[in-house]
Amino acid sequence: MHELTDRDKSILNAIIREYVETGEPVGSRIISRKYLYTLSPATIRNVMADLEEMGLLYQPHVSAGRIPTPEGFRCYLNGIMEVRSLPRVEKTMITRQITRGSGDIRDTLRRASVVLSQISQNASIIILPRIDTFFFKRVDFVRLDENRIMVILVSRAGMVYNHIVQGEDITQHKLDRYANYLNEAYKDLTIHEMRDSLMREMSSEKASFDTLVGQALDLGITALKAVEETQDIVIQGKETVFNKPDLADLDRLRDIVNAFEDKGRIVRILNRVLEVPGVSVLLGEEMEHIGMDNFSMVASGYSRRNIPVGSLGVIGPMRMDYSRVIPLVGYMARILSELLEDM
Amino acid sequence: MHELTDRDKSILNAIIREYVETGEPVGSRIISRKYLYTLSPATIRNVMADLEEMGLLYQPHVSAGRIPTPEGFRCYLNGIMEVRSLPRVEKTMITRQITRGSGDIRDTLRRASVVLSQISQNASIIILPRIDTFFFKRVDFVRLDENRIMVILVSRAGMVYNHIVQGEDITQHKLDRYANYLNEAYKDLTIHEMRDSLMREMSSEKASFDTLVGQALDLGITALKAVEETQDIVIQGKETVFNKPDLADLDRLRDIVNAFEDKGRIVRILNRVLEVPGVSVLLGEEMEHIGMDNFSMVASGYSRRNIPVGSLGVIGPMRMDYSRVIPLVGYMARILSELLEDM
DNA sequence: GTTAGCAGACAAGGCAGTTGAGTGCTAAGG
DNA sequence: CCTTAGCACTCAACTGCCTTGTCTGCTAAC
Repeated sequence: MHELTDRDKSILNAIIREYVETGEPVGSRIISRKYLYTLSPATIRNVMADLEEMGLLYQPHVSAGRIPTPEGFRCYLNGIMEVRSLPRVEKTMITRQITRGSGDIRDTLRRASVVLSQISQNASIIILPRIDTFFFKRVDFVRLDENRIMVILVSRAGMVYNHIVQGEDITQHKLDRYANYLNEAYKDLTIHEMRDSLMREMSSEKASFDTLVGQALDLGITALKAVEETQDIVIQGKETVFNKPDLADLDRLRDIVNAFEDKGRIVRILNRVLEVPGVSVLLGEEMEHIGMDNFSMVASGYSRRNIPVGSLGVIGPMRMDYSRVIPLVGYMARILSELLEDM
Repeated sequence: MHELTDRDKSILNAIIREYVETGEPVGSRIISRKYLYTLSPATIRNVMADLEEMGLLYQPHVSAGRIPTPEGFRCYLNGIMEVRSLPRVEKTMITRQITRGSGDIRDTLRRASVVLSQISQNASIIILPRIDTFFFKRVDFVRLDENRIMVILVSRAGMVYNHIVQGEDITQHKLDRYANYLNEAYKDLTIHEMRDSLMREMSSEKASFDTLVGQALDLGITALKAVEETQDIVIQGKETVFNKPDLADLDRLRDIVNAFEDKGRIVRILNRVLEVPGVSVLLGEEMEHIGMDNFSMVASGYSRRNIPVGSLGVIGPMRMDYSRVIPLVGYMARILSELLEDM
């Protein structure tokens, strides 16, 4: 397979731009008239035939125009597309929405998700940081009844996690002392570090399980184990996607609705993005996996102190205006990372 | 308009049962053959014409069978339908699922919702009790930074509510003392009562705003105000509805998807059910309100110690098997009420 | 009051013809 | 050698027409 010539590229570019706008198969004439009037339709047809052979375009049927394949989009993304910078209006819109409100981090991220969806006109997804990536602020144990203890964990950023532990009966007074001990002893660690530290100390302290410290450690470990499994996710603006003309087919609409319901899959795919620096675009097979053929996702991890803690993305039909959405997602990831920096 | 004769009723009954089963307009012949073979189709046609005149049936077009109108269903529900009792299997299924798990009430209600949806083969909705209907167990104040204090409220049943309050800088030590005071002073009240009590005491204590008690009261009131606005809702099994053949029309499917997204409306309509004793069935205009024409909702409030605290329901196409779903919803409401009794 | 029979309505499905958009190929022109 | 005009061909989508099957309303007879 040859490299693409400049002319090939400009034609592919035009086709994709037209397709993104209309959603219809695009023919040679329109390209000639609307984009590249120095070239005749016939010439463009020849190039199109080449591009099709390379697998970048396809025809839904022989007498129709061409539609870019996932490979076509991929190729467009890798070099042809020119990324616009994010308009000032949108930047201010983002910062305003994010800095509003009470400072509850779940709330902030929910608002971020709303903005992301509004600007991109697609659905947006944010995976919240797992609480164990945050700094430990405080733990509380509350005795609910003879065999249930509630553990409440607060991070410095104001994220709360609570969990009920089944166990033996311990008086509230003792529980308070355990909590006090942990609160003093594990200041300024992340919750993850705290857990490691607890484990270490536990094994060295093993003999003295009956001491206050030993029991506090035990309860702390039980509580933190449960933390690891929870993963919170926010999806906003599904309806913008459902209402797009792309889903004019009943079964496809059903598929997409169902795919959104099954959050686990989306989380899994977003988690893979976490480690990749910068903005990733997932399309083609990667999306078919989760039952969303012809859809794509623009996603990025965000981090605190350069450690990735969560990810966010925009999901919509493959014909998305990537030149707008990519910088949007990138900017949002940066802003959130900055926001988390000092938490 | 006359009363319905027994024969009218049995014909309406047959039409509704047939329609619930097939979803298609039902003609006179089928009724004659399958349900009431002592009557000829012609006779049934005559009765059907009468029922149509009364507004209980309608024809989608002149040469089609009849479909029950919302009024037809209403009429069926008020006297014709015979409510079956809930099969033993389903009862045990419900209790097993509900008594499983950690005892976290949110979790329990989520599982209840899943069961409700599975058995009814429709979407289910549960509005969680507002936390202020629960018994106060404990409050905690955590100083996050100079101007943010986190309030954590725990109910005796193990429901947690947290909220960030913006305010002046108070040391953690003082906050602990405030919390201790409140925890001691307001034992064994519901959170709602606690709030009233705080207010009363506040106005009598007005002068001494600088005292520990005064400040504790102030913080408590601020925190409890925010509680009032939150309303938690769980929806499960939307996909069972989306996949029903009733939604063979693209626009209708879109409408329903959108209606589910807009939870506020559903909450509002469910809240109206709260005060009504027993199981209510909403159909017709009440559902059109929330963009769900041709759908209906079987709902019931549930209570603790005879005070209604939340509601639950099943949403699906109007052609629902009410004789199964109504006892199901009723049973579930009773079980949840019992469960809450001792919390 | 009930029923048989008949005419009329109409959605749904199959079929043929038309239209229009778009292609591939070929041969001529720069 | 690249580009382009022209032409034949393909095919989806639309249209109108016809047939079929179902169901009704009406009327006259039982």
